[in-house]
Order: sequence, then structure tokens, then C-alpha cells
Amino acid sequence: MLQSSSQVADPPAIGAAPDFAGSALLPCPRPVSAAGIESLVQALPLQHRRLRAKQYLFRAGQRRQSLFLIHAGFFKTCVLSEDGREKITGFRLRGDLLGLDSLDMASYACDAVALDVSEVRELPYQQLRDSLPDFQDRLASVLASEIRRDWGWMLAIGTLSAEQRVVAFLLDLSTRLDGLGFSPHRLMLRMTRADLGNFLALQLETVTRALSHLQALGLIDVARREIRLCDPVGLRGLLGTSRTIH
Amino acid sequence: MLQSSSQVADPPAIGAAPDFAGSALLPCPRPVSAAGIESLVQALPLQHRRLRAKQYLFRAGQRRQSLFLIHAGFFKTCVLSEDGREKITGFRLRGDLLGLDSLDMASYACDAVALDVSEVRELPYQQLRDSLPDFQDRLASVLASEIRRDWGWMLAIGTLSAEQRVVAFLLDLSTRLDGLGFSPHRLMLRMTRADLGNFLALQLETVTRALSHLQALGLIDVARREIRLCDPVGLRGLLGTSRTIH
DNA sequence: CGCCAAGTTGAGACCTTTCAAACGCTGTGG
DNA sequence: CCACAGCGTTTGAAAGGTCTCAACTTGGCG
Repeated sequence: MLQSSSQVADPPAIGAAPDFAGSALLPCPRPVSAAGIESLVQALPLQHRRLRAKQYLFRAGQRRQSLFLIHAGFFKTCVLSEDGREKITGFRLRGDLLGLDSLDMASYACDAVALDVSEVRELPYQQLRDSLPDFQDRLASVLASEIRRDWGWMLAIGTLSAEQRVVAFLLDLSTRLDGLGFSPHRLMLRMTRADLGNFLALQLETVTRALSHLQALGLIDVARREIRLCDPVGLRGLLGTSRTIH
Repeated sequence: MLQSSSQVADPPAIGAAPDFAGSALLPCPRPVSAAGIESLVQALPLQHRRLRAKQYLFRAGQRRQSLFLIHAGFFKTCVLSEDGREKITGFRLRGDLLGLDSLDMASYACDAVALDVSEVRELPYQQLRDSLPDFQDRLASVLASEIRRDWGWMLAIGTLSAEQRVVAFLLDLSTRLDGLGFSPHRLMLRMTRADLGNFLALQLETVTRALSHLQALGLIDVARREIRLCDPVGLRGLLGTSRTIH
């Protein structure tokens, strides 16, 4: 059931089958986030839960019971306004925590949707907080770095052109995948062009055009959702010459 | 020294002199954030610090010592990338915490600049964490709500037109000021048009044009940095008809 | 085999940006 | 006390980047 996805690999299997996976380098300092949590709870007998692609782990408004630590797979989280506008707030990989943003609320503040066959571990918040001395601290760290990550994307969206945003996304995904033991040069996008556009504040056609243009420049190879980074250095160079702000 | 600014009023002075102040309603649920922290530490003998407009409370990269609780005034926080791009991540009022985002780092991740005569109270993080049982929890709450607030703005920037973003900002500021006891109808913007544009991912001229147009519609009165909301309901109505996303 | 979702590409329209100029405050110095 | 410099704001006109709408292609699945 799980082996259909290349991103579902066991923790120690790093380097074993670095097929496709996906994430890119943000043009901003962004330290590794929840690694601390993962090691902290790995010995605990936690509830597992598996999801298929397109399955919701939880929805906004639903009563919050636990946090979830992604063990394998690929998620998106999205918020939506009363008038129906939707915004994808991030794509989440192994090691990321889901549900953190509603820590102080009775119900979840966002949707969490699996974009691939995935597996999560359920973290009973109250219980862990009381039994693990470091838990609270680690959680604060993860929250803080999530804020910095969001700020990085706000910066990117506010100051980069469409093509640069796409490049920033690819490099960020590449970096994140690299950190998980996957190949940083071959990305398998698990989201649609529309999802990507939503996240980057672009229309899906604009995303497509940006990818096509990057391919025409010889910087990447695009084959539907599989993307190969042919020239990471060249890609990074595109971020240097940014749109003037003043 | 402090009385020059209408936003500098003593805590219980709510309703006393609701002159100008400033903040608006985000088109997203956004609970009051750090009120808990304020009441938690109000009895403590904390170090105070006063700043003039344009003065930095701290800068990114500077060694982090404490958190700061805004007691009066108006701040902006901004991140910047290596290549010089800058992004204002938020405007902060009384009750907001500064420095939270770098909780897990040795140095600050953003700049904090006073935009008006301001006063902050210094919170020694380690000390409070060890002595106040609730401190850690409250901090996590503030962090989580900061994330939700950021998401709300990401949503706004990604899905609203220029004019709608300006309206969203005005309403959000109005709401925040109202919560602090200032008049929600008379806003004194403490930031430049360029700052506002930076925050909303717009050029300063676009901000100006949006304000002028809203005034032409009879929804607001603009006099330099003083803005009067003539028709809050009408303003809110502009947010209803949003740009289609699909 | 055919339907359907997702992706690609084109052409034109529109909104925002860019560049430029003028205006208004504010504070400084003569 | 007034002149002038400097910053911030406003407004105009043109350019340009995305968006919108539409058609077509591709691959997956019943």
C-alpha cells in the first residue's frame, strides 16, 4: 500500500532509493525545523495513521485532538476565508508537524490534505507536554521556525517575479528533499499546477509558463510532475537579480 | 516625552482619549493574541525601555537577550534577504510581543523599529519560563496565533486586488485599535505609504491610488496619515466580491 | 475505447508597475 | 520670520507583467 510512493521510505532508509521527492531553497535563512521533535518521540508507542492521496487528515473547524508528525508522504495545509477564498499555506514533508497552528484553540485552523500516500504519527499534546520535559520547548522552536518560514515566503511573494517565485519554490523543495535523503536534483511534484500557483500567488497558467521557460533556458527538465534540476547554480542565479522594491 | 503621541496611553485609560490610533480587520478569523501575556506579567518589576520614532529596538543578527512586550506605541518588524530585499512582516501595537520569532535562535531574525514614540517592557525569557508556570503555554499560544495572522495576510495578498488589500488593512487596524480602547473610526497611520505597500505587496503609488479612490467613493477621508473610516460597512462590502481564484 | 482531470499554449485585456513631475508638510538656517 | 531643502505624498501617462478566456494535448481510469 505504501510502497507505491517513492517518498514513503523508512527512516533509516536514507540513500536507499532516492527516487523522486520534492522541495526547494527559499532565498532566506530557514533552519531545519522539527527534527528535534522526531527524535524526541521516536521511542514512544504512538498511534499510526495512513492516508491515501487526496484524503483529509483534518479540516478547519474540526475539533482538535492531537498533533500529527509526518512520517512519510506529502501534505498540503490550507486556510480558507468565509467568502470561499482559499490559500495553501505550505507543503509538508516528513518531520513536519501538522496542527501546530491551532495549539491554543479547540479546533483546527486549517485543512491538512495528503497529496500522496502518507503516514503520520499521532502526538497526544497534553500527555507529551506533561511527560516529556523538552517537549514544550521543542514545540516553541518549531512554531518560531514556522513563522520565519512563512515570512520567507511572504518576502518571496512580495518581491520576486513569477518566474523567480517558481525557481525559489523548486530550490526550496530540492533543499528539503536533500535533507531527507532524497535526490535534490529530481523532484516529483505531488501538487497540481493550480496548487502551486495558489501557494505562490500566481495563476496556474503562469506557473506552467514559468516552468516551460525555465526548460527552454536549459535549467530544468519538465515532464508533467517530474522535474529535473539541470543547473541548480543557474537557477539560483535567477534569484540574484530581483525586482527592485523602492 | 511620551504624551506627544495619542497612542501612548496608560492601560486603564481606555476610553479616556481615543484620539487617533491604527489597525484594521483582516478578512480572516484572528483572535486577540498576547493579552494573556500582558496580564501574566503586569505585576512583575520589569525593565522598561522607551524609544523615539525610527529608533531600532533590535536588528536581525543581533544577539538575542530578551523578548519585549509593547506597552505603548507602534512598531514594524521586517526581515531582509542577503540580496537586500526587504519585507515588513507586521505592524505591532500594545500587547504584541517582539522577538518571539527567534525564540529558538541565538540572535534576532528580524528588525524591530519604532514608528512612533513607544515603550516596551523587557521579558527575560529564561527567568520567566522557570518562574511562571503558565508562561510557556501562553507563549505557544501567541506563536500559534501569529502564524494564523500571517496566513491571513498571505491569503489576502494572494487573493485580493490592490484596493481590497488596502481595505483589509484599514479594517484590521481599526479592529485592533478598537480592542485597545482607541477610536476604530479615526486611524493615524504611523507608517509611510512605502511601508504599507511593502507590507501589502504593492507599490507605494498603488497604495496612494487605492486610498484616493476609496475617498472618491466616500468610504474614507484621507488627510495625509490621518484616515477616517466614514463607511465601515461599505468598506467591508468591498471585500465580499473577491477576485476569482480558479 | 472514451471520458475526464490536468497540463500546455496562444492572444488579448487588465491591473499594477514604472517613470516622471508637482505638491505639501516640516524643520533648519539665514 | 521667511526661504529653502528634504522627505513623503499625490497624480499622470505609458509600459509591462499577469491574468483571463479559450482551445488543444496528454495521460489516467472506468
